[in-house]
Amino acid sequence: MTDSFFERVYRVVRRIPAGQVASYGQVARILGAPRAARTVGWALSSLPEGHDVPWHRVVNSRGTVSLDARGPGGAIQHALLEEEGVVFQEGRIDLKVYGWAGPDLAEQRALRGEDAGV
DNA sequence: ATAATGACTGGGG
DNA sequence: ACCCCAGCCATTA
Repeated sequence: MTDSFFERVYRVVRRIPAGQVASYGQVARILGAPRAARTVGWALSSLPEGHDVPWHRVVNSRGTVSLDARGPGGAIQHALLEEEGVVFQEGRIDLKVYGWAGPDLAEQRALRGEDAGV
């Protein structure tokens, strides 16, 4: 299906502005599935080639990179975020400062795939 | 349909 | 504040 849960995850992540971050749980929550944080992470691990999803803007609830920080993935994510102006302190991001506020209500409905009652 | 997987999360020690 | 444990969920084999 072209509108799988994964697709919806990508749609939400694409809304995260540069310089800000969201947690896996937050994305899941926006999609109406507050307990599907792990699935969100899995969706990002399954990103197809040539995508335009800013996956690096998604971190865990502690404000740290979930990918092995010493591995290539973690280093890349860390670098991409800093390029956008996100500051790391002791290896973690202050979500109060860089945390994405999230889409407004109307947009949330759209992201969940609900119609505005056409 | 059952079982296993994975870039999570919150609570307890 | 940090580490560990058990629960949760969509997708795949």
